[in-house]
Amino acid sequence: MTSLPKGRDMVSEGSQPHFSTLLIEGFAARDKHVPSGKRQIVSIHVPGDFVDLHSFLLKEMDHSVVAFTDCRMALVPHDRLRDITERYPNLTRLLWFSTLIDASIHREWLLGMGRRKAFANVAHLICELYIRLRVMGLTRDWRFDLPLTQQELADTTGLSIVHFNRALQDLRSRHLLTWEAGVVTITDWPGLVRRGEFDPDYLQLNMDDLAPA
Amino acid sequence: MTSLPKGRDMVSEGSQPHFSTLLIEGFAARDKHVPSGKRQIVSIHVPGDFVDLHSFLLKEMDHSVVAFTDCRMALVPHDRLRDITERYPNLTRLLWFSTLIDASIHREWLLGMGRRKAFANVAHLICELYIRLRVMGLTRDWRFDLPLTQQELADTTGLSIVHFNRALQDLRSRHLLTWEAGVVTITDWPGLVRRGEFDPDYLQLNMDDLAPA
DNA sequence: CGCCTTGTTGACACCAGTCAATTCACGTGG
DNA sequence: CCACGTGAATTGACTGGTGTCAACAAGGCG
Repeated sequence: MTSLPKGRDMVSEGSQPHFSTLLIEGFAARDKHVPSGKRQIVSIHVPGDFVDLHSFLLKEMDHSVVAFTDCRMALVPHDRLRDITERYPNLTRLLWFSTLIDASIHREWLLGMGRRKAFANVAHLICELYIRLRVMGLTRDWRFDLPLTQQELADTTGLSIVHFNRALQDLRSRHLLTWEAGVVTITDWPGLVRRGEFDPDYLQLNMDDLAPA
Repeated sequence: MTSLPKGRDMVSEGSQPHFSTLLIEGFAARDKHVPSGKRQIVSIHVPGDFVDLHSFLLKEMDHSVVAFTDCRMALVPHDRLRDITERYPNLTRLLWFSTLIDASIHREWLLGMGRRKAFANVAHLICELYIRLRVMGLTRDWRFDLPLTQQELADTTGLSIVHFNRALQDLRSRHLLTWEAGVVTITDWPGLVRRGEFDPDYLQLNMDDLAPA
């Protein structure tokens, strides 16, 4: 079990790590950059996520992983993963499955960035984070911690920070959610789902997991 | 070996196929839709691609796969894939690897849609297709078949068809490429790479594969 | 207290979407 | 052989969503 302070890179683009990282506590993200310096976050990770399992088979990281908050995580050596694939087919399929969910989320985000309006995409992201955190038992009623800045969420949705803020105002003015001091409270789930055109199928959850939060 | 005529669905969103499809000949794509009916293509497939290998482990398709041209493909029963994962760890890692490349391409597209200008993203897509087709031996000098309509490419890049056309005019007017009768000819590769901010690392190719086309 | 980060808002510019008309290639039937 | 219809590509005019620039407010922290 190791830990990493807020803001630091867990893994750097172009590196060739010899271990993969299971996030135990804290928030992290994977990001890529364009030559001009603009940043795009391609994935947000919550506790329980394997943030760079794919580095086990890809030669070189195509992006960085950065800690949004102080994080605790478990490092799994690639040798160990290789051993698992040699001896435990069930576990191997489970690990593979987890990278497939990542890809499914990527596809949903592609749809959102390409074909949804800004406010819808922001609402969709909040819905997704709520569901993912709830599965991990990290929500209290309709409330959850979201220790990210608006700049980071703008980089996630592909918006400018100003326009992200405007989209957020839209959701607030419709009384769909509040967001104060890093705590999001969803006040109208059906309304938020509608505004975000959210359908959780792509998360491949067993809806049985979604007993009362 | 089965075949499918142009325009038909290979796999439909929400279905639970019991086999996966290896594309042998033709072009295909995976697409998702928004309630309003707008379409986003999340991946384009060329011969040699396993178009829905992920359906082996995901319960339900989160998107459709559609044939852009008449296609020939090999169907691999999921039972057979499961057997492979039980008995052939090397092959299992190879299959897993191929789904990880898919995800890496998704991430690069996310970066493009979120942070690149339309013309750059179009240039980037042409670069990517050229490289992927060249690896499969489907280019002749700087030329390759691209039997897709501008509407389809617009749905890939998240643009309207009109704006996609304008971005294409930009590349043509700079003499970076020509595109006539479904055949693309790259006339200035370094220029196209520059305009598209293209760096092929994310495709995880062995550059040794890229001997003269 | 003063600086820094973050959030918020307004004004304006610009990139991209929409609507619509035109052209062109092609295929079909008279 | 030609008229016609269809789908695709192209272009112009206009609208509108989003980005940029800039200013200011609020809070945390040395």
